[in-house]
Amino acid sequence: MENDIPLNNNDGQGNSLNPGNETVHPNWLNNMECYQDTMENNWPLNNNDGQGNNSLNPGNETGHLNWLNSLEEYDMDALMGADDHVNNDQDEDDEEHNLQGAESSSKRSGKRFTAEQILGLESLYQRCPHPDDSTRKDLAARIGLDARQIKFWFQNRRNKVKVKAVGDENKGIQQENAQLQVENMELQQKLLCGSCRDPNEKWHLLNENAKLKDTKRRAQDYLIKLIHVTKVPHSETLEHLESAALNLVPFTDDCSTDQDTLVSYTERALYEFVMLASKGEPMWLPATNGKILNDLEYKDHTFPGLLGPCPQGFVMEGTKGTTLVRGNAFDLVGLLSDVTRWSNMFPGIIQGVRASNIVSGGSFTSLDGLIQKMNVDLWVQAPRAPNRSLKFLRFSKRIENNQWAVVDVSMDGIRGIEPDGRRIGYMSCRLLPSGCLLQDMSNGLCKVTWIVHAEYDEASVPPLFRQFFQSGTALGASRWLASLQRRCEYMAIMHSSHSSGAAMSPLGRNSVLELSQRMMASFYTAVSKPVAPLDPSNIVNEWRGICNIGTNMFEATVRMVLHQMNSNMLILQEATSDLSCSLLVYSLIEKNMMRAVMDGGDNTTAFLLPSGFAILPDGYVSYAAAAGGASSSNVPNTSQNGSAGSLLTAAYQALLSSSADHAAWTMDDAGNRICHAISKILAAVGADIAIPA
DNA sequence: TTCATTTACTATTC
DNA sequence: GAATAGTAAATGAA
Repeated sequence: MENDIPLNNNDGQGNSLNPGNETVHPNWLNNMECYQDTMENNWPLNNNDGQGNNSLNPGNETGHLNWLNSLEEYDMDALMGADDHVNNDQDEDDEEHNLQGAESSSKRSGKRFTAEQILGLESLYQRCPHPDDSTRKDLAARIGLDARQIKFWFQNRRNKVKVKAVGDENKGIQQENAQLQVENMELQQKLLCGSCRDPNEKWHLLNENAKLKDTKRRAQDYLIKLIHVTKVPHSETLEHLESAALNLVPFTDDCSTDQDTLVSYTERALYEFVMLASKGEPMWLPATNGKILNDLEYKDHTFPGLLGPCPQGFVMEGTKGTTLVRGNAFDLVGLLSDVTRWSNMFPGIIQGVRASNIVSGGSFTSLDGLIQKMNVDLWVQAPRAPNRSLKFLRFSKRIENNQWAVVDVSMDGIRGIEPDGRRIGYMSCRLLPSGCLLQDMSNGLCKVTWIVHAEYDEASVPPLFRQFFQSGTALGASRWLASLQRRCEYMAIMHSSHSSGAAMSPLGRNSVLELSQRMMASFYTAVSKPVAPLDPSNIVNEWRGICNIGTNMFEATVRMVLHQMNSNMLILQEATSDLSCSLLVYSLIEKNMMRAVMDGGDNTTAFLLPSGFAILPDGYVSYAAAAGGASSSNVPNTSQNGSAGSLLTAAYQALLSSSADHAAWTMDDAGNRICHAISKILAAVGADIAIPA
């Protein structure tokens, strides 16, 4: 027993529980509780009688008696004797407050029970918290206490258990309460973020909600139409599908659309655009010039899409690129929203703006939320490549403090064909949500993410140029970005106060730059306007050749040089090259005129007749690059010989003499010069020639 | 009689 | 030695 119950334990303060001590240390009481299980296992009162009868069955009166009998077996008399001995000193000190005396009249004894007494009380309590009167009397007699004391002790003991249970319960409730308070605070913070702190987040959620509702509606409509299609004769199926696609297009040509529908439509376009801009692989697959849209992945995410399914015979072109340019997002949005400045910004891409008007004004200096209707033609520097005619809505929107989006989306789908019929050399095209995302950086630069996502009639594109367009090389994101970057550098130079050299003032430098811009614009017109199919008998108004040569593009460079021809004439030359296009353009100019321009004089009177070369990648990729990319329906193909090539356009312009003979000679001479130049280029790169029929 | 509460007192901690 | 915790006993309501 001494080994199992800490009766002899010393508490470290001299209060050991040996019979020499008169009181029970509270810590010892705690230890008593801790050792309760030990007591139950080792205290012989708890013993089973070996016949399946627990002698201490709770609530069993006989059990109590058995327990008392067992207690007797453990020499309680000896214990009491020892206890008497324990209390001897106390008794001597204060006889009238003798705790053990059954006749104590004092309300308070001031004494505590001995360890043995508490042991007996505790053991009985474990088995029977509510002993009857006789049991209490028996126990009282055994351990030398009054029956009334036993009653009080049990009363206090039960209360103690209850208080402890209540305390434990309170602790649990308090913990739960603390946890709920933490959760509550977190929820409140989230609520604040959504409703008060960040209005953009609220706008995003509302927009997403509207988009999801609309997607559901459109999907249901489309499914109904598909079900209907399956019920009509086969000959009508294609017509029905086209009709269904047309019906999904939100606007008619007259654009008589109410403002709410217009805003809702452009916001859905913005949502799709932002979604595409924020996605990486597998939505966008790596390509030589940025990223190419994974058609399958796109359809998985957006089916049936804002404009409905891709019309039959149309192919999809989707490209994305990112670059850093000088300037800030707000200024760039201003440039992109101003039709004149925008078209001047991309002279190599924009042939012209046929019509534009604001259909919904914006706020925040009229840019945020501005919606414009645009009707434009795009071109590439290859006369036999078809130009692109587009009608679309341009939506400018501030997304965050330092982030803007300018989104273009066709408003009339495949009805972009001119009312007077399809123009020669122009492709039918519709623009899915495209445009650019502009984000201010901390270093004075602006991060621009550009997306071009279009569907066009493949039949309107000659086979030689199909990969050129579908890869995005012709009018994809990389071309827009390269032009934007060049234009931003150009504007930075124009606004710089530094002189480019000792011989030229900033005023003169800017005047020369403007002159060069005019020359380039003239060259673009010369080499980019679509022409009728090549007619050998007509080759005298046309000194153009298209060659497929093997070469690689260079990093973007822009330079202009002046060559002295003779005492009266100079050659103004601009060479520019980036991943999307390389140009070498030159023009004769009178020496005196050039000097006047360099001195800051008027450049608009200078006569320019530029000639030069335009070299564009053909859109194919080499075997090595193709093998590295993931599979997709619109990943660039390799060319027949397995290597990437370029499209070369050479243009030569000269004034003809009024003399017919001399004019013929001039043409022959020019033709020879062109052919000679092309031959030398082909020889230099060891390329095969493929002149289109 | 029990339970909840209070009172008086002791032991421990700082 | 004051503050605090624990214990034995008392009180009053149910």
